[in-house]
Amino acid sequence: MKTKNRPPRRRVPAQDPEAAAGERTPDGPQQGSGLELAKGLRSRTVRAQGARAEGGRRRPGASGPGGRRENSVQRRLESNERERQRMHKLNNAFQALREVIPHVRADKKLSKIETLTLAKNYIKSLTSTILTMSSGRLPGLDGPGPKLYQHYQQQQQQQAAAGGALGATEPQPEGHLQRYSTQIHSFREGS
DNA sequence: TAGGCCATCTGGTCCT
DNA sequence: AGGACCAGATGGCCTA
Repeated sequence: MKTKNRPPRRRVPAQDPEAAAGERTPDGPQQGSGLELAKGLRSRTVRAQGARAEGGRRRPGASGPGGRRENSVQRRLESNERERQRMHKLNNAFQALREVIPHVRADKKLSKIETLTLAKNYIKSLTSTILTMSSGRLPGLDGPGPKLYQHYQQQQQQQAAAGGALGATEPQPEGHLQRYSTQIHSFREGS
């Protein structure tokens, strides 16, 4: 099953980790993130916390004196906000990567795993193309071609050795373009 | 309805 | 000590 182009979803960060499953508020207009933006809102994730509190982990500061508990709650909120920002940065990086990888279905957003896999094989195909061209133009003479090619071959051998130990199978350099091309088409077909 | 993908929360660990 | 990083858990959204 494939995820088609869907609008980006936004969630409101939880304002109060102590808020359990009791109060439910439908999603309002959601923009950005952060404690200030989340003021007065309850999110789906808060509901998740409530559900989790039943049989999952203990929430921080669930016991103990009030002052320490408030401190703990505040630290948790700040930590959550930092984690959200970190994930947003990561997602921005994924988006930037998507935009530089040529793929057939421009209307379909690549998933994260597709993005990484396609990027890896795209890089490999470009590398082998460059090496092929440079070694062809400089047959055995001085210049970067032969050295580059030797270096690349060494890398391939090392990766094959490491991958062999892990049971992975890496294609030969000349197979990268083929693999990349195949992947593009499989993504296009939505398989 | 099942399965894929995702956002978020959370606690543990590592790093500065 | 505090922040970054990571992985597990959970629930929502979407498509086939």
